[in-house]
Amino acid sequence: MENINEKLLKPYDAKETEDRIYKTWENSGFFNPDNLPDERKETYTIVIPPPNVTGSLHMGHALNATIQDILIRQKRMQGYKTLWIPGTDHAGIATQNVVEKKLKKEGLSRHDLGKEKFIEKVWEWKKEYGDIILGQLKKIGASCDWSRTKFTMDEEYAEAVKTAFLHYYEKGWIYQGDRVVNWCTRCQTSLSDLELEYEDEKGKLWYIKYPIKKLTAVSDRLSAAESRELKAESFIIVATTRPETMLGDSAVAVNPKDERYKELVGKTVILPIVGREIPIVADRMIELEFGTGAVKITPAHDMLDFEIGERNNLPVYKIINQYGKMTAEAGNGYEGLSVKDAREKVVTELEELGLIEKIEDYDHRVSKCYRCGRVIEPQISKQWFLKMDELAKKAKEAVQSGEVSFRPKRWEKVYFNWMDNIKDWCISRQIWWGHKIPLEGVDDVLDTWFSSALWPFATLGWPNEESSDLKEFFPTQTLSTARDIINLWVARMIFSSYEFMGQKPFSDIVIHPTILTKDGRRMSKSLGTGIDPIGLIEKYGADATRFGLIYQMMGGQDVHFNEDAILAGKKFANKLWNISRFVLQNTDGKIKDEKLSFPNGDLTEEDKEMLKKLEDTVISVNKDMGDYRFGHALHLIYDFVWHELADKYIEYSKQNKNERTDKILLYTLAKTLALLHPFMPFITEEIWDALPKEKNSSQENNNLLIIEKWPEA
RNA sequence: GGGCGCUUGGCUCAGUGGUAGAGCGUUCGCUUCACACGCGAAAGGUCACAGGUUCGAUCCCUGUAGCGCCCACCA
Repeated sequence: MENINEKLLKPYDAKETEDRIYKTWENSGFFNPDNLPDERKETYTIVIPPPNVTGSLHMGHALNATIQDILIRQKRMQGYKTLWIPGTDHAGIATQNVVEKKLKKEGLSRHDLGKEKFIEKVWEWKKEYGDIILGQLKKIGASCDWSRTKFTMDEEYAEAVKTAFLHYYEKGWIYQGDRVVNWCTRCQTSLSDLELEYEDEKGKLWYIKYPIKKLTAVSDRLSAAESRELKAESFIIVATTRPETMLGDSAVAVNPKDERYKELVGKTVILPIVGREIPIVADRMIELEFGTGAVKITPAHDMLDFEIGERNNLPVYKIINQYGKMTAEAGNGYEGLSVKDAREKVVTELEELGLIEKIEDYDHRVSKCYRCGRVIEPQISKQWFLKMDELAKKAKEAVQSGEVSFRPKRWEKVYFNWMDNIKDWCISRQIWWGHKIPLEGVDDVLDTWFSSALWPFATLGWPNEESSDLKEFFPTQTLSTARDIINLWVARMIFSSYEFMGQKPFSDIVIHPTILTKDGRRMSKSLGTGIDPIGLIEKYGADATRFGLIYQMMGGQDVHFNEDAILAGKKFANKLWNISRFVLQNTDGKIKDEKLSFPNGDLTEEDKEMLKKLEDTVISVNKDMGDYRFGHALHLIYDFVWHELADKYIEYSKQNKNERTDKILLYTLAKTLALLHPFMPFITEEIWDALPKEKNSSQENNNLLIIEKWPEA
């Protein structure tokens, strides 16, 4: 160990210190629970939400990594056998897309390479970016057990995915069916509802007149007046935002309660342009208020229409293909046209036929692929589904009973809302990068979330029931994640865990705030509004960056990120460094190697006040951390260090310097370092190293702050 | 259509049923022997608006407005 004065005389150099301290921790082996001292029994486990291997970490990852590290470090100091499992996600469509983009720059498509070569390329990408991500987590100070790093396409992990699929399959919960799915014509795959993004667009609402078929056969026997009336043109008017889909219509639907159309239900309509005879049907799902109350039904290209089609046994005309082009079934020279061109042609023809009643401006929401942004083209296709009713039931009960709880609690509403309206999960994807569906003759891969759903136990060795990690560390305790994947991921982990493990995957779900720009906009690379956390670490240090992130995390659902907070963190680190210099320069040589015990004897009012404030802070910080209120806890520590310890007591001690104040300063500093360690691990460890303290054992490592006893209330 | 969150000094945000706080910024003064990444002092807010409960509300209740987010099969 360096001489105390020598070390602390130098100004604090975050960069040099952080790299060196991280190596010290890694060498100590304490990130791995198996190496922790004192034969710890009770475990505390966190599985990291695996970042996608699409690129580097963003601010949300940095915040989340910090939160998890705070939890793990505190629990480690509290004597738990702590395990934080790191890893990455193969992120099917997202990763396939970034690799395709990269190929495109070289003028290649994935089809040029072929499946096998392309997947090789994706693995190369994974290797590169997976390592970058793990390296970035280390920069942040994450104390993960790197020896247990997992990837969702590891060989053993693939075995878990296969086992899970076959389990469901044998139970009869996986079935194949024709369904209208959200189809991305660029990514060439189906997407779940959760994978859509919506955008308001200015569109039009076309009112189209569909001629009602005349009863020519019976008209002979009618009176002249009756005949005249029937021969007069009569129409039913439908409103639509997508006139081109009329080519695939197989009915017109109205609400059965709609008085306006009561007489027309059961009648036949001649579909313009196509000439097909289609029925007018009644269906309760039709809104009376929308448009004219009469709606055209295109079962092949609209989800609701598909359902109505099934209820009324309507035929399905597939008029748009997987690339967004019109099919032969669209007829009359439409084949091969884009949807947009087909729309123009349909409207022109209808106008010529005098069948457009009117056109209104209409703002509506279009769904887009969340990966590439292209407008979704609903398509009928064969897909694999997982039955959700029974799975959802258990998952819902787990949260209702409090066995699994959301923090803050209000987020359970988002969860329940989804569970209460659950639909079967479309688990097949028509892409190349992912887990292949383990059935003969099927080329589809599984939805990425199918594998992520197994994360808490597949990372611990499942399906190998004999895995010692699985026995020892499952179920885990805390899951920290972002609110936008509560249903996409969290809900699916919960039901998967009850299904395969027969118990909950974790107890607490911590939903952290979303990091927005200072003016409340979404951070995004494409908008140029993103901030790179690693850049901040280079500039201010990891401790300062962690401080700044947590300092702003005060319980709202968003954080308007302000870099000033990181600067404040850097200044705070500097303040702490100087406080330590003062304390140690004063006490060096006099209290060396003496135990840092609670100061006894005659205390002045100032001494008592100082120790009382310290105790109050310890109590409040413990309470806040138990409630996952890290921002608040950090504010308390900050205020204590700066305004009590430095502003008051250090100033007091300058006027009243003696052995007693020295002891109190040293005692207070030691407690403070321990309390602050989970938040700012590097600088606290560095200063701790310089403290005169009783050796715990002959082993150097056992004096690290990382395993020091946590200041309990 | 349902649900959620937010509205406090220039900016980003804490906070309490009883005369408003922090960080950053601003102004003034300090090279005081831990720290100029600092110290001392100062300016700056009718705590969105309107009612209600209360001896008393920024904090509790109701309503209104604005901002943001989530969910849902208005074609």
